[in-house]
Amino acid sequence: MTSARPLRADAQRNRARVLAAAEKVFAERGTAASTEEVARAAGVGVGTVFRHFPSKEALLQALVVERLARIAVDAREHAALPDARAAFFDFFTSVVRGSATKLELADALAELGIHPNEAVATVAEEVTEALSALLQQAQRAEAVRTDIGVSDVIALLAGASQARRYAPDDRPLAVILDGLRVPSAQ
Amino acid sequence: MTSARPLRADAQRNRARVLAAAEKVFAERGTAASTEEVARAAGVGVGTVFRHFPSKEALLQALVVERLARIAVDAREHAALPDARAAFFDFFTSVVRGSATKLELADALAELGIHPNEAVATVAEEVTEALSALLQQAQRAEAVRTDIGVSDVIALLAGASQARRYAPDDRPLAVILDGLRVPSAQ
Amino acid sequence: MTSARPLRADAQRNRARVLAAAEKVFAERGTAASTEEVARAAGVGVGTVFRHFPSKEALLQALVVERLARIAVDAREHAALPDARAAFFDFFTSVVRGSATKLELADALAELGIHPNEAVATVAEEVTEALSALLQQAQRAEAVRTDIGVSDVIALLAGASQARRYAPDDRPLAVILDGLRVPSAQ
Amino acid sequence: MTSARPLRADAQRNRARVLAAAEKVFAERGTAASTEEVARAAGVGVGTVFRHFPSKEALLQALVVERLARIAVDAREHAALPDARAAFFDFFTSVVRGSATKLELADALAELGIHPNEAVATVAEEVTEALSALLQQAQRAEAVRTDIGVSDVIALLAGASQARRYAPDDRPLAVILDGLRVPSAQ
DNA sequence: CATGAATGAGTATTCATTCAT
DNA sequence: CATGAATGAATACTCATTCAT
Repeated sequence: MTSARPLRADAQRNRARVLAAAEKVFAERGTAASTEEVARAAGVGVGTVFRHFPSKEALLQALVVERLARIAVDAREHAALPDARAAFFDFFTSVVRGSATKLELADALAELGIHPNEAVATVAEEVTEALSALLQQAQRAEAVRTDIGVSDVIALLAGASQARRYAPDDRPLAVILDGLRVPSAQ
Repeated sequence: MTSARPLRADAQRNRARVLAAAEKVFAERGTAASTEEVARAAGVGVGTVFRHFPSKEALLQALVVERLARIAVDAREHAALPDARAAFFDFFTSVVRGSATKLELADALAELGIHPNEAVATVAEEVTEALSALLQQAQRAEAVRTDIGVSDVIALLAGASQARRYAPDDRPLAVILDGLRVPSAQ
Repeated sequence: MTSARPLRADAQRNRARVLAAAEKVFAERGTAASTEEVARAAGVGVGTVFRHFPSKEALLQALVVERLARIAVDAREHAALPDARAAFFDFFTSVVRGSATKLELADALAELGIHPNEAVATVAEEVTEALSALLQQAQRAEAVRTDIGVSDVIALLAGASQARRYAPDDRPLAVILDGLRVPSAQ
Repeated sequence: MTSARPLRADAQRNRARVLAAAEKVFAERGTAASTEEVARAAGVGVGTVFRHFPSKEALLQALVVERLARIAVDAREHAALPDARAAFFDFFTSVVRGSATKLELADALAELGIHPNEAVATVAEEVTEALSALLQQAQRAEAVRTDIGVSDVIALLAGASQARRYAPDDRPLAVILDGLRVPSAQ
């Protein structure tokens, strides 16, 4: 996921620990938290963090990539389900619910349009593709209104995740899901 | 000899210039932008910024208060309109559209539940009250679904504003507005 | 005391108020206290402080001059007393006791050797002269040991004042006074 | 993974260099001298100063602790000498003479009663104890007057050190030492 | 490879001093 | 003359990044 070296087992483990620690620390104290703090949370020295991620920005991007990659997988899995309607809405719900505890999806998605980093661009495309399939199936099944596209769904995913910060229950999400349905298909 | 003097005319003007510059700078470069930069944009020295706002946090809060105050006024004005349905949806739309150019509403609204600052708490209450009236009127007019409350509307305002960052057109907003309507009242 | 202008009555009063406030503020919070604070304590604007004393250093020096001037007067008055022994020891005691509440004499005297300011140099000379008379009389009266000079007395005044900061009673002072007496003249 | 590691050799050396540089700089230009200047004098970056001493105050305290620790050692060593009289007076003299070149003892001793810092409190106690032994031995040997206690000796040490700033010879010291002797024991 | 000490540019904040009101 | 707002240099402290151990 970085380049081509196989990476020794312990190095691989350290990379994962740093990533996990970073997610936790940045989620709890914001992305302004220091690299030192991430290192401490991971139980390694700062040097190790910088060995795996050449800069703080790279670390942040790796986090985004990881998140998006999971979303892409999730989208693909849902796209393979028989019920297109349920597939779409379940996917949407799971992404929004999942974003609550982690580094805000909003921030993660924000990177999409801001930093044209190769790795990020790649997963972004994967997400877009998988989501596109999912959306089109649902639209074809007349489960989702046809006047919106993938970018709108992404925007709404970000919006719904953000809404969750203010009202951590499912009502705002329900409103958005209802707005997405085909009018007649109540 | 201190307290709440009316503030000299030029001081008043500088305060406003700083506030405007801060809004612009923080919106463009994020709240991590330096105070120095805000001062430069306002055409004053750093000292002046700190004379008006004793800390960067105070400046940020002043910005939030200003934004929320405008929203409260907007809500009150709309609540006075005869058509309760249009009043609610126009208000929602205007807030979301207005937040695009300014410091993200999301960040502003975020303060609502986070910083127990007196001034912020006061406007927050004003917003809540005005919005409550607006919402209830719309619900009584059967224009807005009745299973949501003020806090949900606030969350959705934040969400819709956030969505706008990813898709700057009106489609995500339209989806949310549709989700808010009374199902049968399409 | 500045140059030659007679200074209007209210200006004169302001000058005195600033000086008094400065003494209090600097004594309580150290000479690092801000000019703003001095102005506030004096009930005037900063501008007024700077009108009377062109710089913070000038204000500090004026304070020293005032202090030393009082000491010089005190010395002269004591030198005029009939009992040379009592005159010297009473003077020493009064200076040391008096320094406790005010801006440390030590700091005031410190300026003596550091900033060759004309006004300071003048009073310093006055102090030296008056003290010289007082000392010589006491030495002639065999009340004070003859192996010390004026500069030693000044040093001991500073030392005794400093000692008072650690043990605010009269014992350290008594020790020093005893050390100053003519051995046989216990 | 943190706490009391022995500190790498070079780190240890840097810590000492910073401490030495700070002593010199603060003695020469006052404690208002900037940390930047201390760093420059030590030949390290500012960051290094702050890595070893988290704040300027901590640096100052470390200096005081160091100074007091040396005094405590000195006191203990003298207390072990056979001639109680010489022990006391030699100690007093050596402390006062030693304080001249270094950061004023007065400032160091000032910390004794002012900052409730644990490290400082600890050495302060050590100094007090060692000094107490030294003083009592001298008093039992009828070399020092019995109407004074440890706190008076500390005050006089501070006073004598301060006096040295005005008259850098030994006369003020001699006066104080004479004042400390048992009257009949001239 | 991992560690954490060193670096120094960058940031918020203070304060003496000036000057328009 | 008095006022206090404006100024900007100065300072303590932080943090991403580098590199000797």
